[in-house]
Amino acid sequence: MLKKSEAKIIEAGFSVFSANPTATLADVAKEAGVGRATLHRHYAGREDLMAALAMVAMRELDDAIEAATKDAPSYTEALRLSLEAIIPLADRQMFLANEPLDHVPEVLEAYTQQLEETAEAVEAAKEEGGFDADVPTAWIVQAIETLTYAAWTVVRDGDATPEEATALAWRTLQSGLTGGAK
Amino acid sequence: MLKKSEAKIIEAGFSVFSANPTATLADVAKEAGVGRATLHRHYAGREDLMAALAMVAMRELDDAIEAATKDAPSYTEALRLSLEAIIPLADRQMFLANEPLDHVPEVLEAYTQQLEETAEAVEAAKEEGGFDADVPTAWIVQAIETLTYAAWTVVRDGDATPEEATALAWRTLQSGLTGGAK
DNA sequence: AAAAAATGAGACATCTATGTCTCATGTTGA
DNA sequence: TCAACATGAGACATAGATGTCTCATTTTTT
Repeated sequence: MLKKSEAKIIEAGFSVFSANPTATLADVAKEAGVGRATLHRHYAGREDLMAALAMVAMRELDDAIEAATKDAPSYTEALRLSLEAIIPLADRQMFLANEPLDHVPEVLEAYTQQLEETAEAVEAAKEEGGFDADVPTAWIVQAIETLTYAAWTVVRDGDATPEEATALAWRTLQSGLTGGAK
Repeated sequence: MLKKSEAKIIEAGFSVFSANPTATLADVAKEAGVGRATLHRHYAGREDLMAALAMVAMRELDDAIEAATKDAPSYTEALRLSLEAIIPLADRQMFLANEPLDHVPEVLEAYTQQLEETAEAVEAAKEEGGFDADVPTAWIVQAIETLTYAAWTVVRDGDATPEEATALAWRTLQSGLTGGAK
């Protein structure tokens, strides 16, 4: 469980780094309403803070997906619901995608596990007929990730509502964008 | 036309920044076999160098697309050929995607124009029946971009050849990944 | 060959983010 | 209430990247 100051710092981190990925630790401390020294007391440096943010982010993702897919009637539908559930979180987390976190074993392990879980869900969906079994799972996972990113960007740019973007991404994934597909 | 030193610096920039986006200007100068002062004589600072790299990258993209689509029988096929042509360039250019270049009007304008050209190509493909006219062009453009990125990543990770990745990305875009689609 | 231009190497100053430390103040819990 | 603990503010030191300048040397041009 996070202490009071830690919670404020983490929240400020999401907010500040989302607006500016190269923001200073001083910026984060200020936004958190906390002294710079206090930030250092809880997180040794930038890397530690980023790693902590990543761990929180992944937990948030896990929770959101868990909640969204609780009553899913199928693995395929669960993947669609997951995609939908992720969009609202993307705004505060997307900056982490461009951070070099490979050096932190804890983060790397958690990330790898999340990818594996997605891969397993895709495999299960394949067996249901939700995806073509001849298409490599690695590609489907990658396509899901990048189309989620695409959905987030169009929402961010005001070109679509989260619902519209989710629908477009899912349609693309399932049946493509050729005329006639539905 | 680029002078001798400039060409070496630009090439080193692509190489060094691809490997490490936070590399130093000193690193670039060293890789270019050029003095640090010389680099500064041609490019005032990091931003200038990045902007120059971006301009070169976009010209390379333009040229590659131009060459690849010269004899394309349709706008739709031209888009597929473009996607294929971009993959080999992605390795050296992808780092630019995470650089904040919005502040350089020249770059911003060129980038905007490239997006517009893609949008026009998509509109034309729509009229051919290559894409569903009911799907927003903005989404199709975004989907093309992100699936191109996805294709690059699987190639980079050794999970597919460029040809395989291109085929998967194009299939996804056209008919999705549901079983039965071809 | 002579003049002009470009370069390399290095010294130098600067700036900024970072990390550490201290001490007075405030907060919490026993 | 009192003691243990956390915090804020600021001073301080450091490290790394950046930008500038000089001067001898090399390269290019005329």
